[in-house]
Amino acid sequence: VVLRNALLGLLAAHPRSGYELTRILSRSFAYVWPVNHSQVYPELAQMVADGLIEQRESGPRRKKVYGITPAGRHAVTEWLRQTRPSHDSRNEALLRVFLLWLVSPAEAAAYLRSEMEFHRGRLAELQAIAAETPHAHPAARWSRMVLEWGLRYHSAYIEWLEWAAAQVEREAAAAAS
Amino acid sequence: VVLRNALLGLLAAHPRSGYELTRILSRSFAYVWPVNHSQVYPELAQMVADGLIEQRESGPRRKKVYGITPAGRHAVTEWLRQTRPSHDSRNEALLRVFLLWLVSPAEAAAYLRSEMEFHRGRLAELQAIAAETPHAHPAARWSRMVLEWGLRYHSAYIEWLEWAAAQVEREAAAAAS
DNA sequence: TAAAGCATGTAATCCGTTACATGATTTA
DNA sequence: TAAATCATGTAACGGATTACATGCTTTA
Repeated sequence: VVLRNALLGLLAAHPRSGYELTRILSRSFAYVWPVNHSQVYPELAQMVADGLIEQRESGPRRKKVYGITPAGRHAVTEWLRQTRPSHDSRNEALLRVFLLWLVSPAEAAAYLRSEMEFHRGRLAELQAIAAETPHAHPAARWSRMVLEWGLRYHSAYIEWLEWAAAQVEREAAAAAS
Repeated sequence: VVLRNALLGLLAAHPRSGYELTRILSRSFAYVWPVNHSQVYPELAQMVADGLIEQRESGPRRKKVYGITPAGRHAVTEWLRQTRPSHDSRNEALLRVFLLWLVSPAEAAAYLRSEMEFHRGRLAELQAIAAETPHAHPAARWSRMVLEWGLRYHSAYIEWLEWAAAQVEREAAAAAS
């Protein structure tokens, strides 16, 4: 139901093909909701059957362009207005931190350092996107806000990892002497 | 495979029943990896079949206590050492922010405010846990670190929401005049 | 004795990932 | 003409959620 509404949201802005939708989802939405094309195509077919979208044109390479119907537009906005988001979240990297007592302090520190590398890389990616994005047009303001959260999130994560790694490394050094 | 290793990690500390494992997972691990008892029991059965754990005792109310085997201990530590965590994450609440251009600025601001309430509540829960937890024993140091991340995460999230809501509200006020 | 909590399971369904499969068009 | 990119699909599998189902033990 989340994928469905994400697609409706994109189509509410303007008509697109399944390929384009997949491409957009795996660019801007990738960090908040990863999607595969193998989910998108069947979902689009189902949404046509449900009257939420309709095929507008067909281009070369058997391309199909879909547009949102009034029923579809109603469905997304009602979803946004009448339902609350789930806050469930899975974070394997953090779950592993719970288990770090199973390995040596040196190995635990190495794990935290490798996580740090990951988040520094992500942060750099987001900074690059922020730098090249002229934030002006309507829907882009919200994208920009999500991007801003991404910058803050990874920065805070890196700080926390530095704090945690410093602690563990201090302890590892003490154990070695 | 994540659930499996989470269970092995808990059993590596000391033997427990499926019920206890479920209870622990839905307390401390709930924020990073939500689990249902309907997943735990079949997984335990499979792990016995795979020789990673074994039934140690049976108590009243047909309780079964499982302990980790050397093979099981080897499996968790190898998982920790030889594999890298997936960083995929789904955040429905954030995905909705991308779609907020579909509703009025007032409605968007209300959404951000309700998210703020949620995160303030979570933060308070975590602060309560932090206050009542004497952080001393071995595996607890890592739990404490995860908890510290939780505190930082929700604080940062609240600050971001305040920043975003202020922006939208300023705009809503301008549109109204 | 009723309610709350302990304790374990199965079944149906949904959602997501990975792999398989095909073919047209553009560009180097 | 080969490679890259556009473009759309299906199938198998695995993991997670929800609902169904049962029964014992302690406490109020």
